Amino acid sequence: MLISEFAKATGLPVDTIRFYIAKGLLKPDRGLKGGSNPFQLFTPEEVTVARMIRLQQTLGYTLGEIRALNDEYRAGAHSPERTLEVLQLQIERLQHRKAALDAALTFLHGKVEWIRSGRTGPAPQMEDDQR
Amino acid sequence: MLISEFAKATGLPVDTIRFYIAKGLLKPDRGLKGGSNPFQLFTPEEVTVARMIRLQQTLGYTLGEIRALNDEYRAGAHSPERTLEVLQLQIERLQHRKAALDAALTFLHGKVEWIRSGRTGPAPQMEDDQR
DNA sequence: TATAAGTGTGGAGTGTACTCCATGGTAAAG
DNA sequence: CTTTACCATGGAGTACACTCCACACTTATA
Repeated sequence: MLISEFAKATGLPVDTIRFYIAKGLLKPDRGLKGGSNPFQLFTPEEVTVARMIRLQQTLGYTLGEIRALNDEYRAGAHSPERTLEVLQLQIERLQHRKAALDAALTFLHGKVEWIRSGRTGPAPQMEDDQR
Repeated sequence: MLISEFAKATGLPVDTIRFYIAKGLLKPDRGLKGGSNPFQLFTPEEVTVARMIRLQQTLGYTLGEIRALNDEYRAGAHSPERTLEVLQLQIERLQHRKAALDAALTFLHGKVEWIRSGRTGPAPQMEDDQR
């Protein structure tokens, strides 16, 4: 698909997509159309890659870190062991993130309870999650 | 406590704390010491506020949005209803975030399974979470 | 009382992630 | 063949969140 269709599929602005390509996060093929500056062609797999990038961003990774991770992932694409390792790493980070989120939810629920019960006792504190 | 102790308690650099104060995210009192530029004094409650700020940041909020939320929270500090409303809002956003995280985890686990079973069938795709 | 350490203020500089624009080439529709 | 839409490239500009001074003043220490 062409860049505008890719933009629709991912919800990303065309400029952002080009920015990601410049940063090495996406590597579309070049088609036959476009003459001297051939048009870039995107696969449906790259749509998933793009969504993964957005997710990783929400996890606090910089585009540089995401690129490194994804490059490593691609490099080991033919080694199931390595691929699984990278996936496992991602999963662990997500779970760590989820734990922090749960801690925050516990804190907020605790605070709600504390207020409902007339603010008796000390206000709930939040633990340091030293991300 | 003084700013350097607050820095230790929160793990934030002194410069960042001052930056947050300038942005209106933290509002320490002024003590008697310090002459013309009185020293700022922080309470243990503000340590929790600072941790909450960091958490909100990891959820993708800008400092401006965090400030707005916290200001509203403080504004309704004497109205339990409003306070509970704001807390409820925070809780909902966190839960929404958690749902997106769970979707990503499902995707990753699915991918692990897909690889383990010899990449039979189509590769798992990730849904759009339109955050 | 000298001196080191801590504090406040103002402003400049940095890295990240876009976002916008001008220019020029290519493609599809009528 | 012209008009309209789409594409690529390069570079400038922007918003955000710090981060790093320089300077002046205050406090604690020897």
